[in-house]
Amino acid sequence: MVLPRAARTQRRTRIQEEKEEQILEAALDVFATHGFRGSTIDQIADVAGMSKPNLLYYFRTKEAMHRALIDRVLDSWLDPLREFDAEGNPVSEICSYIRRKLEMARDFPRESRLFANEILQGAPHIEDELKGPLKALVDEKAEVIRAWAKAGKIAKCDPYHLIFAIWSTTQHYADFDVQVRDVLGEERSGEGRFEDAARFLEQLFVKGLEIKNGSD
Amino acid sequence: MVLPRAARTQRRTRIQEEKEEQILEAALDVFATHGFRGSTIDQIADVAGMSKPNLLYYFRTKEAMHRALIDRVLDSWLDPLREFDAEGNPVSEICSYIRRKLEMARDFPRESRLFANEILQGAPHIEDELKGPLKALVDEKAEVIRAWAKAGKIAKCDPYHLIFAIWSTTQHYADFDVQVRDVLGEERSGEGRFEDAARFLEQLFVKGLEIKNGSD
DNA sequence: GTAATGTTTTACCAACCGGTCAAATTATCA
DNA sequence: TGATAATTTGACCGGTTGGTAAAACATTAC
Repeated sequence: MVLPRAARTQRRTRIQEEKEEQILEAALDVFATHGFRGSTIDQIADVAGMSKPNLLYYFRTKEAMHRALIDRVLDSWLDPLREFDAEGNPVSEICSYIRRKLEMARDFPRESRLFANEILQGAPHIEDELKGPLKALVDEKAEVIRAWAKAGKIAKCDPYHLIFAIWSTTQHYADFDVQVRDVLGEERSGEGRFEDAARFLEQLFVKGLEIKNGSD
Repeated sequence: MVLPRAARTQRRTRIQEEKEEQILEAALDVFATHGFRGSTIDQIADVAGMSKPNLLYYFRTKEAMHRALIDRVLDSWLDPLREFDAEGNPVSEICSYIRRKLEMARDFPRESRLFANEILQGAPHIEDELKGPLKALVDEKAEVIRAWAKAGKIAKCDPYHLIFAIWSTTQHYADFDVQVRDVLGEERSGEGRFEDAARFLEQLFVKGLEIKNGSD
């Protein structure tokens, strides 16, 4: 029988898992660089080293490939925020959140750019995820931060904008990598820039959220 | 004689200025939303309210349109950084830089997204500008910040990463607008979010760069 | 007014796009 | 081994893409 992959309910063969893996890897490359509309199936097939019809045997449409990729990546992308622990020490929780986000920017820049492209272009394929699971998770963690502030453990601040600030400053090093390297110049474009960024951002956020003597 | 616009050296007619304006306005809309490769001439022509060949009479290629747009926008985009004044008070200079960048994110989100798209996709059309004028300007302002730190006016910090942090946190509200709105929820998605962001970011950066008693 | 120039449109093209089909090839397993 | 199912490919299709040619139309200069 000839059934396209998507129509089957169970994963069957070893070869299927391998090829799907191979395709999603290539798709990540292409979608992250050109966005959904700017990417072509031919291009992905080329990167994956297989023919276009073969690729379409495993994913029936370009949309299906993109969706599979989003589903797989979104979950792991939110892990650092999930680890944010209400019981921990506020300063070290925030520091390690920043560090984890920076590590992801360094080690998984394509995943970051995939989302950046998607959101930049109006999030046409993931708005449900943003309004649902993402918002829920942020709401939960924002409450944690608000409690910390109320308990006098950190300065009073808008927890949502704090989270936005951590997201933007860390993901910047993945999404705007070219610009960062160009501005730093060749001599400072080694991996050391992530160390420097970590040092700076920890200083900024720790001091920025500190309780000053006699205030707050 | 029939010469495409680009071949002429002088701007001639009133109609030319109007139409080029009209086209670039439409192109900004489309390129900012879909990136270069994801945009089509037909789409731009549609938004501009003219036929495709007519549009190609003023700009001979899609690339020419994009380039004209970049050239026009890049300059004004860097204005806030140029205003950064070495003679001014460090804290208020940084605050007003943040405020200006936030105002641009609010008032010119398409311009921000145009660059974000371009850089995300590897800056294939503007890398010269990044390595040249942009780097030069940042180098100059980084030196100003370094001098402030050395003079004990602000905390010691890496000036380049400080600038990156200001860029990313402010532009976030333009580039990731959909996400920001979705996470904040409907009731907080009014224009007030820019006020809240300004308050939070000023607090973060001012406190984060403060000189602590007895240190630095 | 009319001739020259500037502008717009219609019709078109070759290349590319997402996707289909049927046949060929390969893997699986009794 | 052979039958059956899974995988891969080349040829192809209708629609879209960036861009062109030439003629129709409008504007300006004299």
